[in-house]
Amino acid sequence: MPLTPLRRVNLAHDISAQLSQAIVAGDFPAGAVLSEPMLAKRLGVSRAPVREALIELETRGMVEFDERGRSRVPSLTHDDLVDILGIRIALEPRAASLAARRADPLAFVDLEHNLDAMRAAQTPTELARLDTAFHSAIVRASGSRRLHLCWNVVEHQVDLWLAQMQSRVDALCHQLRDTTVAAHAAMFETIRSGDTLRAEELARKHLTDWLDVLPGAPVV
Amino acid sequence: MPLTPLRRVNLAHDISAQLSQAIVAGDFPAGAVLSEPMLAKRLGVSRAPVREALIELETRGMVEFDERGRSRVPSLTHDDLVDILGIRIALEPRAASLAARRADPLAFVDLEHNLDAMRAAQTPTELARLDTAFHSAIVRASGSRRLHLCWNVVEHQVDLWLAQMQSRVDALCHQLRDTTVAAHAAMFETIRSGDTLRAEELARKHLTDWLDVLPGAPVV
DNA sequence: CACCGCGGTATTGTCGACAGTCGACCGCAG
DNA sequence: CTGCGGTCGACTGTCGACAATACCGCGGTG
Repeated sequence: MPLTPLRRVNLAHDISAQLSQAIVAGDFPAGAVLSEPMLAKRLGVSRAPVREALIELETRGMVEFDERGRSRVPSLTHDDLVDILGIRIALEPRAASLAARRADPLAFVDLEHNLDAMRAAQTPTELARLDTAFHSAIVRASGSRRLHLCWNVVEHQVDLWLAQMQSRVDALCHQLRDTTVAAHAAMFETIRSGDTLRAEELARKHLTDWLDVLPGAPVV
Repeated sequence: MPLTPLRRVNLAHDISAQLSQAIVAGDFPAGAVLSEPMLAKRLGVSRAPVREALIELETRGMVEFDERGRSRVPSLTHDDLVDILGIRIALEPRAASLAARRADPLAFVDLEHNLDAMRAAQTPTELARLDTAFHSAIVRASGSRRLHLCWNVVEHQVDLWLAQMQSRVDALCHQLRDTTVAAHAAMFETIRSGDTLRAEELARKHLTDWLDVLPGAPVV
């Protein structure tokens, strides 16, 4: 073993991750107030790390601060989803292009594992999680820390929207499963081949295709 | 007057703004450690709001946390600048397009004032500040809160880079002043006319032009 | 019955304090 | 002189406490 410890703990970071997960899991419905004492009590910690976690989540759009400083779970509308996808259409082609140029073997492993997992996935929830994870992996593969910071803003927004629109999700996911896997596989191959332009175009098309599935006004 | 004096104070927010300004002003050189007790002492507050401000600045890329939790001013290389501009090329055309569609009169006032101020500006520092402010105003004019969150990641990065590369800045700014004003004016007119496609294209071109001025490898 | 004032309650923003940890420095042995 | 251990100081992460404030329900009043 390389014997490589280790990371001084940071409760705020763990809390942030756990809260984020709880929110997309639907534990806190849209509009719910996340009071600091309540969270601190449930988590068995003091308010300080909870506050820090909430601040981080605010920059990721997972919670909103109202005029009184209380944090709430934002309630997403259809327009919000369109807005989110519009941003992803701006960011992800760039990420795919950079990833193709960078060609990091470790990132390729991640992407390949994700593809395998998605082919084996059963539940729509699992599929949605893996879909988001695949796109996250591409952003990480880009190697740009700042692009990743931007990506954080939209990373879990679609999951949050899915949690709040639980009705239609399952049918949609099932319907799209095979096309999604195919699109991801194509993106992976293209990125691995180093074709930056085509990677960019595939990423854009993958997202606009998804957008077309939704009813409502066009994005661009 | 709508008579709306409110907003319970939030030291963290003020500290964040002040620190951000101090960093781009060069008060803290690249790599400098921003220790919480030091900042708290200088600002006359306790460490709590300082910590929160630092967390916010971290998500904006204005400070970085090292493995021991200390916050440092990141030192930007040429590659970083290219990375930043690549992200802006992804984000800003989208913002311009949305702004053109939204056509918010209040935002137009902001943009126009900025143009006037830039035409009257004298010092390169002032020019750089107004340039960033103009692009910020377009992002705000897009009406997308999430796009603004993404924009926060890159908003002051160019200013920071300028602060760290102080040598060449002045010449560059002076050289580019008139073209910048002209480009901004064209963008403003296009956005006001509601031509989303052209607004998008102008925003992209304005940034890629700037990129071309710099030496080094291409972005795409 | 409708309306207003008022106290209780809950929550935020801020503060000071403490433990754990890490680097810097110094003295000492080899 | 060099390498080592011990000590000191500084900093971070976390905690509990306090003041200020806004909300909620209740009782009093016109």
